[in-house]
Amino acid sequence: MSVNIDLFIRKLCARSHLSREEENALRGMRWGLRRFERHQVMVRPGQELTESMLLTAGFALRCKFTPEGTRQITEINIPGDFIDLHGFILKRLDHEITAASRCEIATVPHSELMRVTEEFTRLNRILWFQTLIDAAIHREWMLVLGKKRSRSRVAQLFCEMQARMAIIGLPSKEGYPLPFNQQDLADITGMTPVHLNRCLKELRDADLVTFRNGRVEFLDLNGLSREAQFVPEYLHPGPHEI
Amino acid sequence: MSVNIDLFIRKLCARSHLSREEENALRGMRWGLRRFERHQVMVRPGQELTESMLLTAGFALRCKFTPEGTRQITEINIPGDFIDLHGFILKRLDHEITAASRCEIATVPHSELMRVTEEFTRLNRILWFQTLIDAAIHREWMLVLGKKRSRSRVAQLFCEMQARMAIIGLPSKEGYPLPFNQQDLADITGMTPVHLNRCLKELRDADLVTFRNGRVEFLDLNGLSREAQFVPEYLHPGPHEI
DNA sequence: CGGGGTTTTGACATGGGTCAAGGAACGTGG
DNA sequence: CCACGTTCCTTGACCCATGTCAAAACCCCG
Repeated sequence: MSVNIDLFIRKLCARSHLSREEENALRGMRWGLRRFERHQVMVRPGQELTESMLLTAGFALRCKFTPEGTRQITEINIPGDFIDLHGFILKRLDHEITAASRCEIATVPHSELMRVTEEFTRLNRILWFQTLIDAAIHREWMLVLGKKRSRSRVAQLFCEMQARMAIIGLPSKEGYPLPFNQQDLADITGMTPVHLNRCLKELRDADLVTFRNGRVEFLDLNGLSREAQFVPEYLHPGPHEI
Repeated sequence: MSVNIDLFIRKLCARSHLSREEENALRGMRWGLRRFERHQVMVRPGQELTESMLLTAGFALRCKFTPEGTRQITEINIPGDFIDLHGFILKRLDHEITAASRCEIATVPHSELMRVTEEFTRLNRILWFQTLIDAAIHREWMLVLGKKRSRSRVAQLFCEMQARMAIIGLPSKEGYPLPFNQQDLADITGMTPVHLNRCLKELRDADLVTFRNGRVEFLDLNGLSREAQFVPEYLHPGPHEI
């Protein structure tokens, strides 16, 4: 079975037109295939990187730790995400990347990225753009963590993941898989698992959303979006001149 | 008086060697000069951008707002920062940029950035790297906002700004100017101004640091750094192969 | 000398944390 | 098919960090 970067291409095309040459250049890189089991560490902080990884199936988490060892999840990666594209430039990451479920990965050597971005400078900007969307999501979460109440933070998480699934064309209007436990959700939303559990109960009791067995099911997406005060522009969901 | 991008060049050189041609290419772009008064909005969210701004003197703030209008400051810009370099790629920002003090700005048209990055692809990566440091700072603040106590958040802020001043060679070991009021600091650290005031008092009473009249003065930088659990690696302060 | 924007302080309210116990779900081996 | 351990989820009781509201003090600047 071979490497399949279709979801990634689809994510790029959702924003910018890709010429046939550009698409071929991306597909023509020397991609490799790797698999990780749930909870396996994919990248360690500080580790020197010579290739980057594109998630083709499964979910991954980027985590930072305080010196005492408590964890903050700074990003959730879904299929189609180029999970350590920033490693191409940074060479070492300040955070860890872990498989949240069984993951299938397409790898590409940095030398290949170098070759293609030197030849296709517009592709270079398109890749840069992807890392800037990550940064925009980080900024949004600074707002969420700094200013919103716990219940809204959880609602925001569910809304954001829905929107991101929709961008790559995965079915998500009714619900979607989110293979995390409540400890994980707590480490994303900056609260304790106990309190997260109470927030989930409140959202469930308000007939907005349920989360069970690693699946989100919407009861009232509009209502949830209102609870979160979710404004999806930061995801740059629409087309974009580059 | 002409445009002076020395601090920016110094910031780049702190991380990577710049060849003479690369430095000349940067200096040779069609830079313009602009000034902003304190509290003036420099970039509005959604506004279409055709040039980018490099802060040569003064301080600027990037702010996001909730629908009710409360503000979270997502980034502090100091002299030498290319404050909307990401606008070169994104074209419209999801946040506002405001002058925190009187600011002096060097502007450069996106067409110039395009020309130079197409010719000098390594410069392209160096600029990309700068935006990735921003993202790393965002991630660190997700950790800070999600996991740290209020007093440590304030301590972290003071430590981070010290480290960033040091990178561009501004004197900062004893203290440094930080032209904000307590409301601003509260909007950075995700708390109310009243509580921020109490944190400042605690840090002062613990003989760690004082903040008065827009100036930080250290009494015990090591102690403060311990209080913050400050680990500066996320700033990528050292040299970096690109 | 007056007046805006700040900073400081006090009294009180509350969201979310902490600790602890029990319960459901699930896999494994007997 | 059941017994058991393990992991995760749920709930209760209590507590503390931080928010809220309000008043007073400060302080620069005109």
